Amino acid sequence: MFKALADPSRRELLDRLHAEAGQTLGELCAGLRMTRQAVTKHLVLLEDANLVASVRRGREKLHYLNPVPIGEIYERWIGKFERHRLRALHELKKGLEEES
Amino acid sequence: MFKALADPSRRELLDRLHAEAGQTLGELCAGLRMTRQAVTKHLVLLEDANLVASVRRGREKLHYLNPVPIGEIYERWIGKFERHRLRALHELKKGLEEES
DNA sequence: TTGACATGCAACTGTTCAGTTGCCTATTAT
DNA sequence: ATAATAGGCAACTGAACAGTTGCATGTCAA
Repeated sequence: MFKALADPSRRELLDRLHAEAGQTLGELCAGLRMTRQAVTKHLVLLEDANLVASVRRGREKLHYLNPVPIGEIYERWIGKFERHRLRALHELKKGLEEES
Repeated sequence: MFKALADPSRRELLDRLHAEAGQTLGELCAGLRMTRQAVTKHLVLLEDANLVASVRRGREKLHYLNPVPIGEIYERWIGKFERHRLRALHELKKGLEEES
């Protein structure tokens, strides 16, 4: 999941799917300086990470952004860290003062 | 930043720093089946990604979790996607119905 | 000062991974 | 039926990267 988000190409695919849902593979390829097969591989990773859902319609494959797991980042990391945000910054400041 | 979060070892380091701030390199190494140098490399990446701040105190180096950039994920991705969450799910459902 | 401790730097290795090329399958339209 | 379209599969290449080993630097304590 984090690995899936690590690649710029995949983030761009997510952005494109966010801009317009239900795009086919060919549509997603248009404008990208990448082979269709490369895009396919990225989409496979994104689907494995549950970030994208796909539906076959005839010979086409429609792709949809799944916002749920991204929301889970918030639950797992942000909430967790934000809770201690001020405290951590305070500790950092204190550490810097001890240094000088 | 996303790349920095992509590695499990680095996420564990973040968890450890979250559990206890201001740990030295040696403390962070304890219990990890990894060389000290490997941990150093991870910490360099985390610092480059601005996820960790470090302070030298004598011969030791203290490490602190920086929660700010993780908060920015929320601003950039979660908010962006959550805003359209229900809509995207609706689109997905509609696509599935067209399929059947 | 000298030894022990905490960290930094550099070269090397094996693996993972992004992207390509080439070919195959399935569906639509004429 | 057949040609064009949309996508899938597999092998290969090159680069990035995680982790290692070996040595060097700097700092504390006796």
